[in-house]
Amino acid sequence: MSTAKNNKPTESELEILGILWEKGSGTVRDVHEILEKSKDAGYTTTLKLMQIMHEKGLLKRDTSSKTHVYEAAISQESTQQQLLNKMIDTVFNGSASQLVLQALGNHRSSQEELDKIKQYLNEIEQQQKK
Amino acid sequence: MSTAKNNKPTESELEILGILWEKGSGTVRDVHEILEKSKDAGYTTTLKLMQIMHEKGLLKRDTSSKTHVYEAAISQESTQQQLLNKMIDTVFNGSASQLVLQALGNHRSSQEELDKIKQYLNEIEQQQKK
DNA sequence: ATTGATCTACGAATATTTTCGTAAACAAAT
DNA sequence: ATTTGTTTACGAAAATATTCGTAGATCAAT
Repeated sequence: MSTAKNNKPTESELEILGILWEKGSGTVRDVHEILEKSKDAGYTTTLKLMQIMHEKGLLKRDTSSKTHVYEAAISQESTQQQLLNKMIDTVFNGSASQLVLQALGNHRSSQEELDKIKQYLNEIEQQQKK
Repeated sequence: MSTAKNNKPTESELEILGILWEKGSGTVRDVHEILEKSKDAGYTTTLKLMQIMHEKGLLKRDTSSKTHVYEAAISQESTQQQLLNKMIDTVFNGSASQLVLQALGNHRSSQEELDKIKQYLNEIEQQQKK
């Protein structure tokens, strides 16, 4: 396994990953500018973090021009799943649906999204009937 | 607010909280024995952790007998909600339903649980129609 | 009342994560 | 060619979290 997703991201690293997943790719400055809105850290802090993440294999980067361009090296979905699993395990007594109920409870979702969820539930039920 | 839930639990602290939420209450040894199954740390480590958590206001304890009995001082639900919110924010592009879909996807749920979720979805829809 | 087992308290060592200062490279504008 | 601004690289400080050794208290059994 050379595609080292070996290391699990820290709190700060997750924030950066989140930004890059959304943007697709970006420079340190791009990321830092977004990060600044919700956090309060210097530019070199963000830089260092992203360098470390690159070493760990969490980010890819293009160094062909002076200003490097980064992008996530691990998939958003697999990371989400890992985090969810741990969370369900430690905090939701192992019950995924307990988590689902809690998540639906406090967040307002659009009708469209609700429909998507319903449809998905139906699919799951169909599968389980077999 | 004197009931200081000021400090947010660390990773290790969450594991302990999870155990105590499930058990209701327990001694250091109780908790340690469960923890040992999935982790690998000495008894005094668990002890120290729980003492710190008590200082932080994360745990209550009964010291009336030699062997102290601990229980969680913060509610499972509010903690779940906090963690969910952060997770949705940083890793799920702010979309709760994206999280829900992902959670439903990889975890097998019982028919009963699925019904509960469906029912809940209907309730939400009713509310939003107004 | 001595031994042995178990507990708490405490302090400090380790490990990990986060932060930032400083220097050197580079490019654009004066 | 010097200044100005922006970048990376590097190292190390600072902050946090985790781990554990050791000492003293307590209790039960010998």
